Amino acid sequence: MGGMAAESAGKEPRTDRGRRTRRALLDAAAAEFATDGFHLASISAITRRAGVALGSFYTYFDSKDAIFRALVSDMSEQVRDHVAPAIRAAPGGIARERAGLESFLGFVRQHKEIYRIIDEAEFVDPASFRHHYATTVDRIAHRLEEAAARGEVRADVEEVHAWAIMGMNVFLGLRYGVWEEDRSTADVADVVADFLARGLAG
Amino acid sequence: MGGMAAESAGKEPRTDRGRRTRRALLDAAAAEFATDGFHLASISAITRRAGVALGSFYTYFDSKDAIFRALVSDMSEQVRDHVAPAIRAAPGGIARERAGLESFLGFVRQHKEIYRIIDEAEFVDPASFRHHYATTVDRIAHRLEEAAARGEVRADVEEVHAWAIMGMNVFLGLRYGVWEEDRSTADVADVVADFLARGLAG
Amino acid sequence: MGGMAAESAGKEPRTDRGRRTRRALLDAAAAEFATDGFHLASISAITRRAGVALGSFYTYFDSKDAIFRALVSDMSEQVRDHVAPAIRAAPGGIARERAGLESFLGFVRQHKEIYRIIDEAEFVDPASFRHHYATTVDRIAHRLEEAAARGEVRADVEEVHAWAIMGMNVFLGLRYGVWEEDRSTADVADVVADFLARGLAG
Amino acid sequence: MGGMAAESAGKEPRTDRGRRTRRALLDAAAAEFATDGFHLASISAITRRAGVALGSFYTYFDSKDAIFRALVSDMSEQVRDHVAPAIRAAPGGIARERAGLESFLGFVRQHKEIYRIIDEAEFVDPASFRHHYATTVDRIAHRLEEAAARGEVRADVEEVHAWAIMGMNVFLGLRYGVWEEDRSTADVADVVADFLARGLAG
DNA sequence: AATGAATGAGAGTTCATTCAT
DNA sequence: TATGAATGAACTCTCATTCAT
Repeated sequence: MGGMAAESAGKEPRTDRGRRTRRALLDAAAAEFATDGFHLASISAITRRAGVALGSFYTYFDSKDAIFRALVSDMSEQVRDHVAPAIRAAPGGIARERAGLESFLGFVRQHKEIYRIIDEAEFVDPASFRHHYATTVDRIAHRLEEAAARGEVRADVEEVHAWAIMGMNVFLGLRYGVWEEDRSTADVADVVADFLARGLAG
Repeated sequence: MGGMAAESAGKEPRTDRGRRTRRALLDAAAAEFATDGFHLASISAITRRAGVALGSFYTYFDSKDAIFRALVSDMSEQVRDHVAPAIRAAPGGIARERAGLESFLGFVRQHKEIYRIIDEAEFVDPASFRHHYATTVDRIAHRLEEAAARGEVRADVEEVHAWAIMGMNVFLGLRYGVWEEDRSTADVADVVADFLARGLAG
Repeated sequence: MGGMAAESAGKEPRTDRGRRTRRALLDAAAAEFATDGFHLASISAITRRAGVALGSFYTYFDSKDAIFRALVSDMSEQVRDHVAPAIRAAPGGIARERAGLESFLGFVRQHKEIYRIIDEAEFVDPASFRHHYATTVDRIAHRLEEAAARGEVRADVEEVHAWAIMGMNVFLGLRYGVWEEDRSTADVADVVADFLARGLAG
Repeated sequence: MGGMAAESAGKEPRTDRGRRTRRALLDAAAAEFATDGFHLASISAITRRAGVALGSFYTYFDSKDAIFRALVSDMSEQVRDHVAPAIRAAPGGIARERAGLESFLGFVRQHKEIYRIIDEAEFVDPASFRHHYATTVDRIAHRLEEAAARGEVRADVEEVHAWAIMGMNVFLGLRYGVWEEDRSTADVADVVADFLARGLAG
């Protein structure tokens, strides 16, 4: 989930006022894209929500695509920054995957818009969509290898397991994070941890 | 991946010529939506590809939304009809999940457009998007309950496991069905079956 | 002044109604471009004048540039078609140049917009601008060579004379055709013919 | 090519720094207008090229139109100042016209942008366009009258001849000054002088 | 049942000009 | 005098939908 979009040249604000305006536009865009999706969201709706004039949009972004990419990059970084410390704090092996999932569920509940934005990237900016999931899987696979090396999980863990785990996490986030909150995050994480512990036992 | 309401799918043709035209429009729409996504695909591109006049579109469908819904319904039914027999033919328990995944991977490789179409439903027709995944999970959960009743898997299987399995399947389909075919479907299904067998052992 | 713009594909009207609409747009565009120039003339003003909806413009032309090129081509052909018979009817030598100028002055008085449209091509479509003048000069040079071969003018006529004659004609058209009509076309043509006769005498 | 009203040319700078900034803006504008034409050239491109802030433009010019008029005036004066001494140095009659043309061709080769700027005035500021050519013709006509009075050319020279000569010069400048330099200025001027000498012989 | 011209609301984007600092 | 952010009207172009034939 790394930042993939280089900022377009000559659009960086040079004053404080400029930085405030740019931030307001990004926040407004997140809200509009989440509600309406990329194509239905209009720049004029974004600027209206941000409280700036239509033309001011182009002081900070080259196009509708550009602000979308900036946003995907923004959100990717936010998830990673939220989840990473929880994982590091866990002792190792399955505990790390459990911590990652629980932390992810917590993040999703506070940022329900993330699904619509990342998913829409599949259509608006396929490269960043693939990159987002590819790096996420890489991190999972890396952790599994380390755990295997320490004998905490079976030695034959491989890429298929990493994709399976990511898929689980994404859909559990959708179901128990975005759609309904009828189970606690700890509860869901416990069930999965138990499942993983057996499935990956050495 | 359940079928949407059939009555909303358009105006039923009365003649053979009409049925051919309607089918041509659906096929053209599948191709256009897969390539460009819902919003970028235009009715005129669909009719051009189908080889009919622009105005004829409205003889068969009420709107762009309507043909999209008809298409999602179409594809949902196709997957189900492809996967269901494979599952029924499997002896039971984990073997059924294995058969379902392998069959699904095979279908996806021949219908790579399915991801873009179903995913876009999240934005175009959220109800059908939720319905699609909800019914899929229901079927998985139902099979798990039966397997538990027969003592083939642990007794405490529950909804969380069903969502986890669906998430795995969806992302494995994306990775090993759509993006790359560097592993055989049997191979991927074996890894997952082994993983499930341990994770869900009684 | 040859037709230089190939018609864009798929925009040719297929019905009579379509042909009428296309013609109305071309006429309206000639009027608007003459009054306001290319950049100030707006497509909405053109369609308003033509009495059709804004969107109908794009049924017949791909862009503002496209209708402009179609128009330059149209006008180039009109001048040529108007002037050519007058020249052919003249006995030869200087008489042909005299007939060409007089006929040109007559045309210009009825199509004062031609100057603004051809001149603006320098900015909008430089290739057609150069082509317009290059072919005009070619025709003059060709006539001079023939006249020289027949001994009607001096043997050393050359390209410089052709450019000089075209320049004269263009500016006399501007002054005595577009700006003011205080001299008869015959009168102006007589003065020039006498001047040429001496200047090019064998 | 007469000077426009000086007072409309902008706000006179009071300091040296101001004068330098104003000059930089004029030079940048000449380059931008020549490349893109009036409407496509933007104030922000001009200020960027001049190396000053966008807002500073309005310290020196009231509008985009204003700087354009200042520029036309500037260029008109430059041509006149370049050509006039060459004409004065010539002995009289046809020699003066020859000197005027050769000097003009030389100027044009070093200032190819002059055509695009003066020609565009037809659309941006028609008054200055007419004024430019009217005064040029006046000077030619005046010289012809003097030459006639001295018996150097025929007695019946008149306005039509003056317009013809100006037209010749303008197009010869375009062809042998701007578009290609495949003939020396002296060569072209010689051909024309010979042509004029005969055409206007007393 | 089929055609394709017509419609017009609405989109993204540009840019001359203003203004607070 | 210089800066650059802010403004908003105006533009070109798209396209789902309607309708006369």
